[in-house]
Amino acid sequence: MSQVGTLDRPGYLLKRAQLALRQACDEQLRPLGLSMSQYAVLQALDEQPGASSAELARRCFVTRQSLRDVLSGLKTAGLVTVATETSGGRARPVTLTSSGEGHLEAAHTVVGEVEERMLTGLTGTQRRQLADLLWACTENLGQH
Amino acid sequence: MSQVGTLDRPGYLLKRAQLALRQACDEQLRPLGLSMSQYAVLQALDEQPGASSAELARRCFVTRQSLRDVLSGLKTAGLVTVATETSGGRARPVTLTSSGEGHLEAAHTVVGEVEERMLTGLTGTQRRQLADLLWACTENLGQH
DNA sequence: TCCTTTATGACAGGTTCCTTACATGGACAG
DNA sequence: CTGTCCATGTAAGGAACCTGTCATAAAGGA
Repeated sequence: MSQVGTLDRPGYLLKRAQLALRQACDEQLRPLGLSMSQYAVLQALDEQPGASSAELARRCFVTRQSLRDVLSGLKTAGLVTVATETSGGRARPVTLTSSGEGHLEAAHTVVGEVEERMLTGLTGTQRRQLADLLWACTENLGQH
Repeated sequence: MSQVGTLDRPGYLLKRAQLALRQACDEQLRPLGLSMSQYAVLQALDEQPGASSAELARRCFVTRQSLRDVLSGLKTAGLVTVATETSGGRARPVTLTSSGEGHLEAAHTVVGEVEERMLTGLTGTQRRQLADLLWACTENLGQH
């Protein structure tokens, strides 16, 4: 009866949900002058202060080259600073400015609200199931 | 005990799973000379032959401008053709070429394999749960 | 008829992400 | 010490997405 064809496919549903979440977050972050990509970098940087560009790229699951683009915007916005000294190897530590910390905190709030809105009406069990299932899917697709 | 912080957040898990799926599909589609975006357009076009550019954009959940970029590649690859006559309004119908149909069929196969790999080990009930939960999340985020 | 709305197409510009490629600093085997 | 390997930084170019803007064609109301 419920033969909808393409619309049932898990890949389609996954893409739709992620797209909706991304757009909702971007919309709420716009007044703060932040994008989702920038928010992800700030968050990674908050969890690992002084991380190198390459380290941040790994945390954000993008290439070093992609991260450079985002970092460029964050630098000109004054939210992060990149050390000029290398202190050992080639890696140059990146740190949050106080403005960056403020923006991150504000972004945490609005993103948390969007996530809560996404989960509206779901029980604790269902939320746990969703997390477990998504985790299993990611694991199944493996690194390579 | 299982305090992992950021890694538990539903948005993070959703992003991770979708990224893994996208990358896996792109990897398998590369030998066919197709990207996921192009595959999505071909699929939408197969379900609604002769659709306009704007109609395809709606089906693929992107803007008309974004779709133009993808359509441009598909045209030069000879997988679709765009009518030069408008037949009424401004909309110009797009149609799959036989080469486009062949590429789409091959793409269906490899994408189906990747989706099945993603769901490995999940029971029918779990797959249904995943679909229902993703659908609920998308609904909760609404159009705006 | 005229004007407004709506839908479509086109173009400019910018962001985020990728692949490919190259240069350099550190570590390690020979 | 030298050569190889690995991690990092840098750069160019393209793909796919966005917003903003404008022009035009169809439809509908005043």
